[in-house]
Amino acid sequence: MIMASRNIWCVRRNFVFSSGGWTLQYSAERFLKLIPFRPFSVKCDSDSKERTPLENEDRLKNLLTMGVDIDLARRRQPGVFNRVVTNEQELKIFLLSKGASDRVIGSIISRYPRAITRTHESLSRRWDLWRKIMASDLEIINILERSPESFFRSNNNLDLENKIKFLSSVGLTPKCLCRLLTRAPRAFSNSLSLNKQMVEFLQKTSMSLGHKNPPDFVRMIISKNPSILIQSTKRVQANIEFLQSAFNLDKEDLLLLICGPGAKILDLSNECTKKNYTNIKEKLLSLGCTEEEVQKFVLSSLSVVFLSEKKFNDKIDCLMEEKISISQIIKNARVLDVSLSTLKTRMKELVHAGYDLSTSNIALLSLSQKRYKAKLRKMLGESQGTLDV
DNA sequence: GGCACCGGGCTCTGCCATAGGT
DNA sequence: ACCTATGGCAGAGCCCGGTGCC
Repeated sequence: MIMASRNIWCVRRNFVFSSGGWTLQYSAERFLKLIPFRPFSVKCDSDSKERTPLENEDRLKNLLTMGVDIDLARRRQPGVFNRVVTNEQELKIFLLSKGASDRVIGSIISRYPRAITRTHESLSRRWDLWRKIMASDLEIINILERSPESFFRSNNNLDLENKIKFLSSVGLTPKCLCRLLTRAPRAFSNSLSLNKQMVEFLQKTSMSLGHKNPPDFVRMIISKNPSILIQSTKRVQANIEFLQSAFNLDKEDLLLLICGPGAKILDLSNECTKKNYTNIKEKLLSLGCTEEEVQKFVLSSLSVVFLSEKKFNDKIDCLMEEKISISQIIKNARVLDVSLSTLKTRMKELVHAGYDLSTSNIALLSLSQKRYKAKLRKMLGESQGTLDV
């Protein structure tokens, strides 16, 4: 208490006498209101003139002991370091009480320094709102560790509350909301109006494509692909147009595609979609496929559009090195789902086991690990008696 | 039991730009 | 002038197993 009043006195002095070293961002009233809660953050030094105020040194010490990467944090949000008051200790205590480790706390502040400007009340309220969606504190900590920005970027708890109400009113189930918060936490820090925009956009799209139940369509798209809510409508629109024009689809087929395998494609960055598709087309045409075959292939296995130029080409080349023909590949497009390293390992093992990939079924390459191992074991058992794989 | 077909699970942050507030 | 809140962008896969048919 003595410390606190001493601090207040010093602050007053600094308010009156400070020159040059400080940037005052708060009214005196607002500032003083904050003092009793922040004994660690404010200290006075009547001698300080040109040099950094002492509370800044204290803050840096605090942050360093918390394992914060100061350089990184300063680069990310320099403004935080010019503030008179920050609440790093309070934040630490709060997060510890929710089960976060010291390491995670340090990492969170390093990556999103503005976190230390939030008050306990605001954090607590926000946490409770997140807990309405998530079953445990630990799950929230996991999200924060992945994406601190999503939790801390906005301080508008009322907007968050309304967002949750809005998304529920759209018909998203608690389970779906949970998936949304886990997979696209940014949706909950973007504004309510931005979320509404996307929902309205999806409704309009479904109506223009002749969907009979737009609310159903919206629910379905979001539950299938939660991250659509963190894309811009411009991006989603461009991808829908791409699908429509690249494959010359009528409304009904386009709708089927968007509701099914195309749902994920809507997230792709626009240049990326076109670039990857162009690459696939060029590569397959150069290997003797017809335009029609290429279209059919891509349409039947849209996930290949996710593959970067290098990944796609490397996989094709790698398969063809084992004398697998391009027609085998496009008939078994699933093999392109498999990672390059798995492909290589399996091809080596299969060849070693005497399996001729150029004439046999290459679907083996894309089996699940369990099924593949069983298959290989059996093959080896047949050819070499009993042998463990 | 073996196979083909298919849907779905995990998972998407970190940065920059800028309007608007103080 | 400076900071905060927010929008928006680039980047770019892999794996599992249920089910129904033979």
